[in-house]
Amino acid sequence: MRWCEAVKYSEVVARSNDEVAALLQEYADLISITGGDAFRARVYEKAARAVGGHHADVSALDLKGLQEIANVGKSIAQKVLEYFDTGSVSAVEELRAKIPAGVRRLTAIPTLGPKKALTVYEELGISSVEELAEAIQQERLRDLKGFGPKTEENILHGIELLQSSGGRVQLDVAMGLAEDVVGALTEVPGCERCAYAGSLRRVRETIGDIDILAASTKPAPLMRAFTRLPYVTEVIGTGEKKTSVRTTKGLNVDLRVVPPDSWGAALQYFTGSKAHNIRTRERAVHHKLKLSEYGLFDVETGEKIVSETEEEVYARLGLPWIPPTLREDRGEIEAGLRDELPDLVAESDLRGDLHTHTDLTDGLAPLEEMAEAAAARGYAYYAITDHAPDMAMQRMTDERMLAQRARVRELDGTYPTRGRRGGLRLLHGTELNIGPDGEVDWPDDFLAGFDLCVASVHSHFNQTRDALTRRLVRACENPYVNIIGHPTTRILGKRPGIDADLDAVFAACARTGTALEINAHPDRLDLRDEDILRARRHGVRFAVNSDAHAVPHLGNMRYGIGTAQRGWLTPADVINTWPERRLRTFLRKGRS
DNA sequence: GCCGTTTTCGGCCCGACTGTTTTCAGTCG
Repeated sequence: MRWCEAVKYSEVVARSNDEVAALLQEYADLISITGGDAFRARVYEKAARAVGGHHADVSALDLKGLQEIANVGKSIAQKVLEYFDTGSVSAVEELRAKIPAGVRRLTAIPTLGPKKALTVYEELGISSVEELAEAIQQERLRDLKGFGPKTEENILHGIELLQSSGGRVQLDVAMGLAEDVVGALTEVPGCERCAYAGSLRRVRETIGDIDILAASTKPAPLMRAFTRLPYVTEVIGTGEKKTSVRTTKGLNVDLRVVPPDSWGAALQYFTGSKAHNIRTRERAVHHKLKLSEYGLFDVETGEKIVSETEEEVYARLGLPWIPPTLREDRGEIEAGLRDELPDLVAESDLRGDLHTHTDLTDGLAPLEEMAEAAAARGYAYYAITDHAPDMAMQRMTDERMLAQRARVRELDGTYPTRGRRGGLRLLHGTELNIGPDGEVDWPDDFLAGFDLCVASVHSHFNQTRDALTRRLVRACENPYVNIIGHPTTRILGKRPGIDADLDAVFAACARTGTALEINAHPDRLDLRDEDILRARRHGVRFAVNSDAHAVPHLGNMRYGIGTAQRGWLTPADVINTWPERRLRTFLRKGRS
């Protein structure tokens, strides 16, 4: 779970690494926008990725240590040191002064890259998404060189996509911030309890704002400490019971402080969802009770009955405690009343990860480092699934894949893990590309050499619904394809999922013994909760995978597990909670 | 700006797709 050593370590490390990675990425963007050397920009991008995925805290490294990170040379290392010394980097500041922040934000619009962003800024003075949308309405873009009506249409569609995320942030961003706030407030004298609630506790795929709850008889010191946190940019309001702030990440955070004996009722109330709370309050009324954030009260006498723990509150309403990930009014109240709530899969149930990469393709860390980190997480088995040759940019060949396999066999069982007595079991797999007609990279005889194959769509997203459906069904029918990776290929806030008939795909998965992936990367979370609920009814099995491209990504599993829980999955539904032998039987998929 | 060597400069994942253009630039994975 999230208090497991390896995960805790990497999450602490991740913070300053993420800051530097964001700074380097910004510099790369600014170089691109200002028409700087494209190769130079790319190096900063690569360095940003390497720093973001580095296993150790970069703020603790000296010049020499920094240069040991891939794509970090003297120049970048010095910039990193300058950042930790002074809080900023002069080279970055110079470019920031030239290009308004809004122009860089334009490149977040799908189909609009650095070149077009600079053109609209220089020619029309546009430096915000709103101004751009307005210019398109007035058909002012189509007169620019390289622009036309279709470009306007595409950009407008891109803006809609961007704004459909409604200013919400991804789960990992919100989680990092919330854990930081909770950690800081827990230290404040007089704080008896502190936790995050709201959609974050329910592990929704994106987060609009963060709700923090604390229990104390003396709220003032907590409120004071809260408003003084370093990433608070504005105090929106502050009082005895509630304080709201805006943070540097553009995310609002609310702190509610309640008396310790109201903790359970308050946590229940502020966790939501709204729909779930309406149902629980209805149950209360039915029992001649009143439920609020301060407790459960007798309507006639006004006497408080319970409120110290969530369990007590639910129990008094005739319900078992309901896990936060189920609290969406999707049948959890009814299931609770029948005592048929699912025994949800938990991170501690996982025995392995079945979709991961190494630096043989687009990963950052070598096989040995990834395997070692997997063993530290206590896994029993771990699959390496680097890209196959059809992803041409990855330069995969038969020889390279076979050489990796030989190395995997050598290392099999050599990493001690608490998950398996004989050491970590390494599986050799691949992530195949599902081509436009559902074909994959290698013929059957080569595929037969893998322990498992993930197969994913990486291109041709705009085929017709029929073509996309046939394509995925054909991949399922391949006797060597075990898992459909990131099945809808959506990228949150950037790209909608492909328009396939998912029910037909789910049926094909169930029929052929192909598992569906729940990709745990916070950009993807694919399948999503509603699709999981539907797929489950077809009798499909699932694999919750990190798709890790670096050691810290292994810790994203918590978001995948949260998503699986939102889809009501139990360990029986998730193949990578199974013992190795049972997993291997599943992976044979009825082949001879 | 980094890397790697065939060491001190040349190459840097590469191909497809789209919309604009009339032979190519920009974006994406």
